[in-house]
Amino acid sequence: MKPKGKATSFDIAHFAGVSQSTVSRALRNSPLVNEETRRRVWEVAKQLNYKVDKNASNLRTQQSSTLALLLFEDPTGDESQINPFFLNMLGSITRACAKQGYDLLVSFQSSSQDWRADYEDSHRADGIILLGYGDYMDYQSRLQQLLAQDTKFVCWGATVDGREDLTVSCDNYGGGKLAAEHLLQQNRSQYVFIGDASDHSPEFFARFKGFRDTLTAQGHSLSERQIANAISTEESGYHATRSLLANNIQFDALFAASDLIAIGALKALKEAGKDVPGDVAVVGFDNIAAASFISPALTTVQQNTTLAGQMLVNNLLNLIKGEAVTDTLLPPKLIVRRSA
Amino acid sequence: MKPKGKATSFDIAHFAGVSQSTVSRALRNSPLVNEETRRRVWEVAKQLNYKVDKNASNLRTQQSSTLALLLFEDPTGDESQINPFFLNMLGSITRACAKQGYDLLVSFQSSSQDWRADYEDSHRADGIILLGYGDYMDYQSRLQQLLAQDTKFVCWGATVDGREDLTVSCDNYGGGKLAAEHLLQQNRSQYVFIGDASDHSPEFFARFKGFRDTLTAQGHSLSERQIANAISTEESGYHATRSLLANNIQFDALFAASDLIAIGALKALKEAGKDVPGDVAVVGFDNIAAASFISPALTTVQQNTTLAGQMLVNNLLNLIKGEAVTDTLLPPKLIVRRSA
DNA sequence: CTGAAAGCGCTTACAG
DNA sequence: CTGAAAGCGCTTACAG
Repeated sequence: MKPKGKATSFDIAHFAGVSQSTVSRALRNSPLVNEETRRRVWEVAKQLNYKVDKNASNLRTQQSSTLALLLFEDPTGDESQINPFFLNMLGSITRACAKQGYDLLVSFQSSSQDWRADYEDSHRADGIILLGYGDYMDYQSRLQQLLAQDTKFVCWGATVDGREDLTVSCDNYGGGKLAAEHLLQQNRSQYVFIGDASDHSPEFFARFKGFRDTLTAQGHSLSERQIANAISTEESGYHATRSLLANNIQFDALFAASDLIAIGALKALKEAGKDVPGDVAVVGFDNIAAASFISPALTTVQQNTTLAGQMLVNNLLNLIKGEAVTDTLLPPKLIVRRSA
Repeated sequence: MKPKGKATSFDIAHFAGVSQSTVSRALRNSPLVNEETRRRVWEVAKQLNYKVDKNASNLRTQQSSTLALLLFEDPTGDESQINPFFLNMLGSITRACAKQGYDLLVSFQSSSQDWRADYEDSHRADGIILLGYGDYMDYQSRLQQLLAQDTKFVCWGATVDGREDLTVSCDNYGGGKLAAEHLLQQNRSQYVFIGDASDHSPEFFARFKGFRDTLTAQGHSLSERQIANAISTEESGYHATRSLLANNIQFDALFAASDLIAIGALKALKEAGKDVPGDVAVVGFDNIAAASFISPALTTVQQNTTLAGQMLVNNLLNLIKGEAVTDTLLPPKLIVRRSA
């Protein structure tokens, strides 16, 4: 018994001696079908290595059991360098999807070029997860459009006032606070921040604010000159730190908006002959794998990617089901290692 | 003009004043349709934000324009730690797919538990890419089954004799040779290899053979005692190196089958008070991001992931089209840094 | 160049 | 508990 090509439910029906409707019901374990019939159908299906045609069933049921992940890359461009933090997120999102019986379509967006948010329109996915740093201002309008089209989606990152989208994010403000408190405990006196302290990167901005507010509450100020701009790459962190040094800014405590930035800073400090943590204490953010490899091992604020991935897919699924969902804030955690 | 729910080709037809067949043709830019008609149809489609329903068109054409990626994880289990090398591959595969107009379904396989190779059976994907280390012996039989079912798939990794599947891999033997030659040039005299030198990990084995053959050709032997087993994790590399040290094996040159292993080795050597590269020269394999961050920066054999991703999807696509395809071997490249 | 019609393989009311 | 039938939204021979 071998039909040519892939077996269909009609083939199963034929060999099991029942109607095609019954095959469909049996395979979906409908309580309507007789136990014995069900067994026979499954038996035949297995022998023919039958699998339900997802295109047909999706078309019929008007849903896809698939989620799409749009990953925004840093605008750096280097093809093969993806921020390890997002790669981790990707791993946990995939797993969370699998656990819920959903498949995951993945797409990388190189900046604003090729906006691929039509997965839902074309019925390929029931909803979309947006992930990435990048300049929020840039794709703000795209989000508005998704909202207008009633596309189901959830964003990783910062909640932005006046935006109606659903977000899951780390408590970045609280994370900045954790970093400041740790540094304060060591009686450091001159602080610097490296990252983007503007609303182009709401996440970095929140980390900055938590850091600054905590410092000022303890009587430490943070002037313009003690803030160096950097995007989330090692290189950018390296250059920002060098310019701080070149400008003769004095500091014994450095908070980087991401681990990649911190790693670049470590390199610049080493080159300048500064001892870490002796001369300068350094704290990063993310807890990527490299943070524990580097020397000195990096003290950093960890984001729980496993939980983040789960919340992202669970919230999206609830949104799709029409249930009430609210923004989620995940607690950060300080990981103390050698650098501070 | 706003149909309730998502617009279908019938809605477009209605507003454009043509038949639904013409809409379908126009949207696919069939040369059969009049230029003016085509324009009008596109115009209406755009206004209604119409997107072809992929489930319907896939069902009709019997193909999905989707590829599936199965990522095998190392058997270590820690949820959030995925080998950065594969994550890079994932990035380049995604991009290669996008370039060809294909979507990518991603799935992680935690060891042999949940074998998810039915993407093609269920018409979700036209073909499958298999990626990962892991024990080849374990899923050998699965591959046979895929072959038997005539599933279209391509594997990353080593060609194994007697297997008929299509593979794309790095020239691991050549890479091992590169490592040996570099170490030989520095007149090192006592060599060790850390990794799995058995056919459970064909890739590691090939690296090992290239390394050993080159050494023996120059009169250096590599005895059993100079080979330490390790899977591809930092921890495993750390412990393997410690046991070498504990067993009083003398060596001034170490070749690790992967960067993760090498990073673990570096840690163990540092703890033992050995200077790298002074006392021991270390060479890794992969060139993951951490290799350049770590101190001393790691000399390693790079695999071209961008090219690898492209070859993987191109070969698979050709296989699907029924064209002749052969196994592909990618050239490795030695990246010299501080550690050797 | 265009339209009417068949059919891809399912799921699910509807009738028994 | 089971079957006959409609229909999801397309693509593409077939006829004009």
